[in-house]
Amino acid sequence: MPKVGIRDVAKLADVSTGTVSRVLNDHPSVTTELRERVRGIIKELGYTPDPSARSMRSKVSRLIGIVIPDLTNPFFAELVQSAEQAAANHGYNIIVMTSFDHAAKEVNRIGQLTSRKVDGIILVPSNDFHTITPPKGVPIVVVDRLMPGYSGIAADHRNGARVGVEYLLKLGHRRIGFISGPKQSVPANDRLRGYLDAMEHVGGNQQIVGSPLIAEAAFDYESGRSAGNYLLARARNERPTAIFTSSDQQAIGCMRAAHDLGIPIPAALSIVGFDGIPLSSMTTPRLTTVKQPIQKIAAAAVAALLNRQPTPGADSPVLFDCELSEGETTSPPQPD
Amino acid sequence: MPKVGIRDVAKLADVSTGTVSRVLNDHPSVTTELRERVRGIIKELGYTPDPSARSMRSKVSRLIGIVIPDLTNPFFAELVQSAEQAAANHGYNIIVMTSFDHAAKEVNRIGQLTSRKVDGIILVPSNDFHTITPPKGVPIVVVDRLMPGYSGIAADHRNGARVGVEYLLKLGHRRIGFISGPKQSVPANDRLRGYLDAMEHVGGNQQIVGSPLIAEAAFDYESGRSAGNYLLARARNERPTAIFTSSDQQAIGCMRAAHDLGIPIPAALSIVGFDGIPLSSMTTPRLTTVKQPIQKIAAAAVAALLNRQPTPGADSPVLFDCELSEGETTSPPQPD
DNA sequence: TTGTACGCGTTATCAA
DNA sequence: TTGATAACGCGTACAA
Repeated sequence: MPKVGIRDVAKLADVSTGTVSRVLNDHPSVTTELRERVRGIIKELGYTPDPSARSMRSKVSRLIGIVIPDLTNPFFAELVQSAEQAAANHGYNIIVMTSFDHAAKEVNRIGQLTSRKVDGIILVPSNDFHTITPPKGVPIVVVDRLMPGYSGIAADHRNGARVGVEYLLKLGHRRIGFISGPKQSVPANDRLRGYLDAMEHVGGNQQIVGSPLIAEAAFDYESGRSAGNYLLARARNERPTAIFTSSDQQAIGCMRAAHDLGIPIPAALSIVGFDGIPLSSMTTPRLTTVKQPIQKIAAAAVAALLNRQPTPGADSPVLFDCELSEGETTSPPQPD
Repeated sequence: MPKVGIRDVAKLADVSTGTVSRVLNDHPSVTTELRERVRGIIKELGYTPDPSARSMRSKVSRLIGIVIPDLTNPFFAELVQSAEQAAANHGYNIIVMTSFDHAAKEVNRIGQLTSRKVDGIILVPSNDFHTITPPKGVPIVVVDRLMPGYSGIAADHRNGARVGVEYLLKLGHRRIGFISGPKQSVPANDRLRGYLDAMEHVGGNQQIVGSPLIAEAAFDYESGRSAGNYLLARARNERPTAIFTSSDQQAIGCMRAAHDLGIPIPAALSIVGFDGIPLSSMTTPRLTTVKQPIQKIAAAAVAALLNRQPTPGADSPVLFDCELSEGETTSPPQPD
């Protein structure tokens, strides 16, 4: 059985291939009646246009590439899933690639995507992103970890952190510890600034900066745990009554540290996470966290690529508000 | 600047386009010397072949589609990531799609992939898979949830469950509870059978089947929690001293149930999970679990698609062994 | 509004 | 081993 092509449709409908093509692409200059008939034949024959041939002529692949550091990270997984949804709504599909936070691999992936002539690339850059050479013809939008010179879309990490810390302040906490992300990370620094914003507003930051209320760590569970140990292993009236972390995984690690030290949560220690991954609602007790609007971010990224706006946010990234999700790891502080 | 095509390379190298094409595709019948020269020109001009044109002629897209129920599920996320790695090793890329366990959406996704002329499809079928019509020209390999009539690749769930339960038996447990997966799920039933295999071997199964040692549940956290409550809410000498669950998420939910009932783990209750997702090493205490060889499964799926073996496992699926990962949620039982 | 014919960039066939 | 050239399947000026 030879594959059915546009010619077969044309022949059976007794029209030219041009007309069939115009029907396919919803070109206005086709009689409604004729259009219907051709559509009928198309369905009857089960004809689907060959995407390669199509793409070759139209220079459009209806493919979007997305490069992330690690799909095992629930935040990125949800990002990819949301992007896939958004893309599908526009007839686009997604090619995923993992960079493992390795700059060389990342460059390689972007190169692959470029030569595949995808219509756009969504990139969550690796932490040592500076080595990246921007691809020539393909529009690229950077997500989450903003890079100067590219249009960027992300959550408003700074403001989100501020909101989270202010929530703790409102509960009555004053000695609020902070577990930061790695200092090369752009969003990590934004969150740190948000924490400082909120703390300065209350008490002046001279006791804060460089003080043992701040611990630097990677975003993962284990780092959160050891950072938590560092912050909590002191006399009760010196250790923080609350800790704001830079990721949910850190928060969970920190919960374990507290648990191991015999510090009850939230009675003697409040903890707030960041991200709002599904895992955050699976802990005991359920984690209070600052939730990123992942779906909005993904949808905006896809939209930016498809609209091909003239680099709208090359210097002014688009930020989306985070939202506080109240769990069971926060309560007013106990008196010392 | 007009894009550089194969003709430009040919002209500059003073050869025919045919030769350039042969160099590109590593066709053996080209002088080593000539091959080198052409390669030089290619690099000099920064030429990359147009994948659309290429695919149109060769009927090969170097694209593999993967359809999974839910990328938020860490197991599937790791599966996709592993598949991407394996595919990349062969010069292939991955298009991901989510079916949300919805048969209609699944059919639609498969249709999209088929008309995109991907070279193969990796499918984790939705639970009501029976409505699927097999695509015509595209080879498809079913993973994890095996379907009769398709070549399938999966972990040996039955044997894995048996190994997990035997581990508990060896520790001395006898009243071993089981939280199953949904009964429409193929792997869930396999795990149940593995559990029964091990239990029958020890004590005969008449007290087991249909007894309150088995609880049916979905694979998620919340279901695991309520199933755990069901199994544990009885007198100490009647409730199980160990519970084998069908997923890590169930196990974690079950841990919470035990915690809420004041049952210490592993002192008064041992728990074993299934899957070996990253999350399993992040709990307190760290979960003992039966780990699926996800990378092997993914690599095998990709290989099966690329080798286009003559439907090797249409009736005999390829199974990979699971491995017990010992954590801190298991210990010998306390006397009643 | 519809049909005709050419070209997109590559690979495969066949002849040299 | 290499070169010339015909497809591949579709979109689109241009003509009718």
